[in-house]
Amino acid sequence: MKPPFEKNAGRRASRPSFEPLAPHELELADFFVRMAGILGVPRSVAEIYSLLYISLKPLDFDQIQGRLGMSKGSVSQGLKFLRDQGMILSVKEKGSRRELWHPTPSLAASLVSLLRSQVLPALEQASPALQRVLDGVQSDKTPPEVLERLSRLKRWNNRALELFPLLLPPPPEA
Amino acid sequence: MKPPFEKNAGRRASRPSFEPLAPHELELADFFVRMAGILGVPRSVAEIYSLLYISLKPLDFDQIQGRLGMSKGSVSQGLKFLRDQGMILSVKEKGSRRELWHPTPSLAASLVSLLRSQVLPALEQASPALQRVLDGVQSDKTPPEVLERLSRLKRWNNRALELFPLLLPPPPEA
DNA sequence: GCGTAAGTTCAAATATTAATGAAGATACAT
DNA sequence: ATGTATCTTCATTAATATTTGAACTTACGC
Repeated sequence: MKPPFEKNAGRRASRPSFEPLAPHELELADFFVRMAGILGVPRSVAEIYSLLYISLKPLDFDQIQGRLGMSKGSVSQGLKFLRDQGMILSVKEKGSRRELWHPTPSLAASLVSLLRSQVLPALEQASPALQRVLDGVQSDKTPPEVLERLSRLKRWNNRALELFPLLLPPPPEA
Repeated sequence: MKPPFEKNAGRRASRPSFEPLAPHELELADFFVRMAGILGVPRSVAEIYSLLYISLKPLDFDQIQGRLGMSKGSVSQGLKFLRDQGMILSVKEKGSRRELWHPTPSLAASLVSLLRSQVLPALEQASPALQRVLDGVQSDKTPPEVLERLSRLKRWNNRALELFPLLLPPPPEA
């Protein structure tokens, strides 16, 4: 097994008639792709975010597709993901249906939202499961050391569940 | 795209002549597999760790392979990973070459080591890269808002790099 | 209202990652 | 010293995840 999280560095070519990414834009894309990799977010999503992040003004669907040389489907799904995570916002020019995308002001808040969506469900599901594990070991046959291991795990999980909303407050709902 | 981090819940069958996993053992395995998934660690590795974690006494290679119904290669690589991360230790019974594996006492320390190995390299590589990005944008053409975004990113990265060793001290070397 | 710009969906194709197993290395008990 | 138990390696196969693109939907500008 390789150490996890290494992804290859395959690159797309921008479509003709769109400016290919400049070196510093590629570099930023690499950065975001790497970071996204740690969180299990696909490269296409990271590339889109990166492009919006470094762009002088909001970009529309076609510009994103064109400059990244990416399929329509990927752009659509990538934008959906970023939108759902609250990481990007759109504006419209009047007289056009086109949406123009740009990053939300706070990257920090975006990351928090991502983390929430990833780890909170895991923590929540774990709590009763760990209780069932504890119920499952016969305490007469199980050495105290193992019992201790397991209940420590449960305590941690509970603590994490308590702490989580404090550290990463849920976004205010509409 | 599915929300990241969902892995399927496929299960192995234990090899004949080895006790299959009991329900509470399966439950703990699910927990560890889930958590490992968040960090991009493969399920086979999580299963091995989980089995050692709940076992009454240290297990040898064959017991691990047998109870999990896993290939030799996977057991070998999984143990290597866990060993390298400092998450498991071995003892030997005298008169046998066999190693008996058990989890290291501190799961916390183990997780810290895992995190280190995952995010520290990314942070380190990012630092000069982000500087190059900043050098790459022509500050005359780039709106102040974008410049601000980019330098904030760099500041964060630097801060994270400073903080990291404080939060997660490196293991004392031999 | 209607034509079409603008975007979405999803089944199929590709790319990536993990698991397997047979052949090879190692070192210890004898 | 040697035979073999014990483990490792790695090319192959299997499983998953991501991307593509063509068919479909939607809703706006006219």
